[in-house]
Amino acid sequence: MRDGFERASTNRIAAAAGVSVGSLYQYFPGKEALVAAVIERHNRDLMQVVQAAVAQIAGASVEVMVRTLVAAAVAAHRLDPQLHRVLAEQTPRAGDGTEVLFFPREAQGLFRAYLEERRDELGAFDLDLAAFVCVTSIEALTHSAVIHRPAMLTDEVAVEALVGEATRLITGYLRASPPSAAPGSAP
Amino acid sequence: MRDGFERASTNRIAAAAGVSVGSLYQYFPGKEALVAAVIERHNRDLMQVVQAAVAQIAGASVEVMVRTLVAAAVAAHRLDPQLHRVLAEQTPRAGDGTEVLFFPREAQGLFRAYLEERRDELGAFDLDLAAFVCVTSIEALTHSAVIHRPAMLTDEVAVEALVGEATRLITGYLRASPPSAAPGSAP
DNA sequence: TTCAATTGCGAGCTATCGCTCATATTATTC
DNA sequence: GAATAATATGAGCGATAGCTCGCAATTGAA
Repeated sequence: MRDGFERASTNRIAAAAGVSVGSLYQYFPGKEALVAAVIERHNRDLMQVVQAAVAQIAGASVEVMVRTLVAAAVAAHRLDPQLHRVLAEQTPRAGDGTEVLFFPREAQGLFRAYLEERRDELGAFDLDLAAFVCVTSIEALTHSAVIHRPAMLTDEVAVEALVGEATRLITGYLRASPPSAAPGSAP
Repeated sequence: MRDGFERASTNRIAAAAGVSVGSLYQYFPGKEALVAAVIERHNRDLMQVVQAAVAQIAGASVEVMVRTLVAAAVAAHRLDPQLHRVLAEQTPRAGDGTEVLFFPREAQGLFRAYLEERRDELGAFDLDLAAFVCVTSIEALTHSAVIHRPAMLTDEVAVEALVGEATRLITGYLRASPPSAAPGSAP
């Protein structure tokens, strides 16, 4: 799978797993189910890292909380960068709106809950929109680092720089008041 | 192509284009070349929008400049959201480090050049890192809106809210001084 | 009008895909 | 050890992929 989706035929998967195609189809109804299992496992691994971080930030300041979450996002992406890349870039979607990586969607819920707790400390009005902005940015920065700048996550100094910048980006955004414009804008 | 990559066989492409498979292969050496042509055209369309925006921001303030670029990013993603989705999510990569969408990489260069001009107005030390953070965030917010929140780009009010938030995110980041940590951290 | 040259055509080739099923192997029960 | 159940195997099936090539249609020059 790590060699790309196109070269992952069921026969090759079976061979790589050390079993025969027949045995494979005794445990999985089809290729889609195989892929789904891989995705599910990866999503579980990612969320485990994030949830562990969330558990730590109960009473933390905004600064510490953001830094913890950014560090968690980096750690999550470092679990299996190659697999993450293939899943994010090459995995076919079902025709419907099914997502491959639920990570951002789930993380947004957790993040929104935190924002809710601290509503009055924060300038933002629309918590949904704020959660979307924060989680999307954090995910994108770490994801993009994994995909386009792998060296950034190998070198510990570079990792620290990235975490610092992302933290600065998000804390600044959360601390600042919303613009003068109309308050009602949530979807 | 807009129906997903998997269902885009050369025979179907030819039929959809109103020509025969044979004619198709007189103009393109193979399927890869076909895909490459589509990607190239899409990238050109995207960069055209971005470059038009860049041309406007020559003497603009940071606030105006960021807002212009964010609006341009949104406009670019609205050109052909469905195609953009398929290219970003489903298009197989060559084994090497080839990217499908060059948009972010190219935009980072343009953005970095602007930052260079205004170096002393800005707090950031590492311009490469700052350009990476800004462009990645802007691209992710608009991209994510296209993919996961299509309503956000249909409703003009929601678009304005998104542009406003993204602008606030980036301007805040660029204005703030870097943390106390070591200045040398560029990759 | 005739003859090349160019361009368009699509049935069909080979390769590979996801998947099945008759058979071989192993485990369990008595 | 014999009988039965459960699991593993991989040659091979139909479907479909990317692509070729002999031929038809069209164009342009003489």
